[in-house]
Parts: sequence; structure tokens; C-alpha cells
Amino acid sequence: MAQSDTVDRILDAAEELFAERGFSETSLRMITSKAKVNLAAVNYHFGSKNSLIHAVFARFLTPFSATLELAFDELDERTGKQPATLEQTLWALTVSAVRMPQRTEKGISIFMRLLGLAYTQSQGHLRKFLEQEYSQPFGRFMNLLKEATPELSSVDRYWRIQFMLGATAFTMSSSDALIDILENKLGVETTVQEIAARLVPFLAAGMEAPEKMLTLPSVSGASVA
Amino acid sequence: MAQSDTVDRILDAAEELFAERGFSETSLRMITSKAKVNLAAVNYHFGSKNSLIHAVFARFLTPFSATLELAFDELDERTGKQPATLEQTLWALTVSAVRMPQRTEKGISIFMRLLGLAYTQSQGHLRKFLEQEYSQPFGRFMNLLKEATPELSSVDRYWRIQFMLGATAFTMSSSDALIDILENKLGVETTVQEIAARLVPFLAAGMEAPEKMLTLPSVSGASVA
DNA sequence: ATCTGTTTGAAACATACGTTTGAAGGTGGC
DNA sequence: GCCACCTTCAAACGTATGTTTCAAACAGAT
Repeated sequence: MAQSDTVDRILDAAEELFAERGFSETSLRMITSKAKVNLAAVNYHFGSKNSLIHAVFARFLTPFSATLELAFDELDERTGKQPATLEQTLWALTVSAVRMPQRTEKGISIFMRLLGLAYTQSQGHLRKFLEQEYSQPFGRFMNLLKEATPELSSVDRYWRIQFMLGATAFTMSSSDALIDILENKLGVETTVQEIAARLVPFLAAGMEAPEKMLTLPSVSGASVA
Repeated sequence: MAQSDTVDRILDAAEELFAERGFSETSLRMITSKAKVNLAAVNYHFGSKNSLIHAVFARFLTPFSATLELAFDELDERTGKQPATLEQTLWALTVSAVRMPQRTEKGISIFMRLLGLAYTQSQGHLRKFLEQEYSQPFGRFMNLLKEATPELSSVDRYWRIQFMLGATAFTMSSSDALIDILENKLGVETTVQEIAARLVPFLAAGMEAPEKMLTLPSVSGASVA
């Protein structure tokens, strides 16, 4: 029980601290002291701080991508020959994320926040690692989106997918703070699951909006259709 | 020409590096060497690295918030007693951002990326600084949004505003990379202005989506409406 | 009980950071 | 010309970081 204990304690502490403070802002000493583990243990078990970051992601991303593949399989089966709808596709993704086996009660929000950080804090090594490890389910998701929105031009689809990713990553990456603000302002308590459930209709509606292109006034005289 | 030259050179270099790499990942030595300025100049002219970050934001946020107030004034005048529509409000914001006097051609994307970072890299001091300096135009924008979406519950409006902010900040903050990817994939060239023009209909549609709340399956049996 | 390979521990290493110092340059006013 | 002030410069300071070292502790097998 020696090894796995130390390794897991490091992963737990690192996961939480990374989610709270970001990668650069979290030192190995913070991690090891929170994990009640010797400083050298990180480099012994993981080799480097960057590899530790990869390990933190792999620990939840690998089961997640497996769950996701199953959900997509199930979706393919259910819809048969005709393509899945946009809401079905988004919902499959959401359900997979929410259903993930959680280590702690904050598991899901840590998960989301880390994904957001991965996208935002453009750490080159992390992006490379994620791309080469999890490109398959990602590509499959993209294909489903394409089939679900045949009326969109490729260019519009491309940008709207970015908008979706942004809305999701951004909101989820600050979900804790945003939940607190809402509680203080309106006295409403919220879970990450509820946020996800609100997000899906928003994204689907934006994705399926008519393709009217507005043109920007070049200098003056702002008028709106 | 001595003082202003050094100060501006520092601000230019800092702005670009912060946008590229984030705050913690950018050292004063990188900034001063890019600006071809002595290391001590930053602490001499700005006092500290944090104050430099504030100065970088103030330099573009102050004129922007002035432009924005004017755009909102104009909008109020044009719509008279009845509230502005959602698209009008978003459009006023977009036009103000795009019309900002640019120092460089990349000005607008740097501007967006920094705003995104400010939201994401939860640097306590930055958030505090922005809140107390620019709360007025922000609050005014929020009020316009509220008037434009009277059918939304407060909670839904709150979350959908976060979704909008996320889609915008995220996309704009990576706009350079995303534009490159699109060019390589589909051979289409894009400007930041075009992205903004595509963003507005997406956001408006998402904001005005019907408020159906989907419920998440707790354990198994994923079925979608 | 002893040996072997693995894991922990305290300490040190080299490096990078933000900041401070004090002298040297430069500039305008008198 | 001299003085006062502002700005630049090279160097150093103290601290924090990721990583390495090597001896001690431990575990399981023989």
C-alpha cells in the first residue's frame, strides 16, 4: 500500500490545487505539503512537474473518454441510419461528463475547471499531450456535430463550434466562483449539473441560429437591422 | 521624449507578452529585454509588476469604456422610451470594441485576449482593480441586457450572460490561432471583425432560447427529449 | 536473518524571479 | 557653470522554484 498511497495522495492534492490556482501558480512544495509527502516524491514517481500535470489529466480523462465512446455508440445505435440531432449529441457529452465516477463531491467541478484551464492556460506541453492522447473521441464528436448541422456552411460551423467550446470551457472553469456570486446575489444555490443542463439549450439555439451576416460600420453611423 | 518613450515601450512589450503567455509566465526580464530597456525601469516607472499589469489594462480599457458609454448613450437616444433589443445592445458593444483606435494591426485581438486572461487567470489583484475602475459601463451593459430579455428568469439570465462572456472571451482570446487553423483547413481568410459579426447572431439566439430545463439522468438510462 | 530492490527523507543544488541599491548620465533652470 | 532633479544602468539581494543527491527506512523473498 506504500506506493499507490503516495502516488494517489500526490495526484489528489495536485488536482485540487491546480484547479484552484492554475499550473504555474501551484508549486511542488504546496502539493507535497498538502499531500503530506516528501518533496522529492513527485520527481521520483512522476519524473517532473509537467509529467505530473499529464498524470492528473490522464487519471480522469481516460475513463471519461471511454465513457464518452460508449455514449456515442449508444447514440449511433439508437438513431440508426439517420444522424443524431444536435441536442442529442450535446446531451450525450453532458451526461457522460456528469456521470463520471467522482472521487469527491467536488469531483465534477474540478474536472470541468481543469478542462477549462487546459484550454486557456496555453501550456504547450499540455495541449500536445491532450491532442495525441484523446484525439479520437474529440474527432468523433466533431463528426456528430457536422452531421447534426448539415444546413451550416463549413465556415460558420467552425466558428460556432469555437463559440460553444468557449462558453463551456469558460463557464465551467470558473464555475465555483460563479456559483458563489449567484448565491450571494440572488440567494440561489446551484450545482454543476444544473449549469450543464442550462448550457445545452443555449448552445443548441446558438448553433442553429439563422446565418445572417451583419456588416460592421467602418467608421461611423452605427445602425442595426 | 525620454520618459514617455521608455514607459510606452514597456507597456507595448508587456501587453504583447502578457497576451501571448499570460501574466505569471511572463517575467520582467522578458518584458524589459523585448522593450530594450533596463530591468529596473519597470519598478522605477510602475512600482511593481502588478501595477504594470494594471497599467496595461488601463491603457486600453479607459478609452474603450469611454467609447462604450457613448455608444450606449446613442443607443438610448435612438430607442427612446422602449428598451433596446438584444441584438442592438450586443451590436453596440461589438462596434465599440472593433472601432477602438488600434496601435497595431493585432490590437483588437490582443485586447480581446487580455480581457479573456483577466477573467480566467484569477489574479485577485486584477479582478479587484477592474471591478473598482470599470464597474459603471459594465453595470450599464448588464442593465441593457436585463431590459432586452424580460422573459428570462434572473437565474437563467445570469448563466446565459456567463455563457456569452465565455464564448466571446475564449474565441477572441485565441482568435489568431483559430484564424490560422481555419485558413489551413478550408483555405478561408478571416478578420476579427468577421468573427464578431458571426458571434452576435449566435449569442442572441442562445440568449433567447426557450427556457426548457432538461433533467439529468441520475445513474442510467440516458434518454433524450 | 539477510539480502535486494523499492520507496522515503533531509538537505543541497542551480536557476529564475521580483525588487532594491547606489552610482553614472542626462536635462533644464538659474 | 552649477545645481537640482529625473532617468538609466549594472549589480546585487533575498526568496522561491524545480530538480538532484545520497543515506536511511522499508518490504518481500530466500
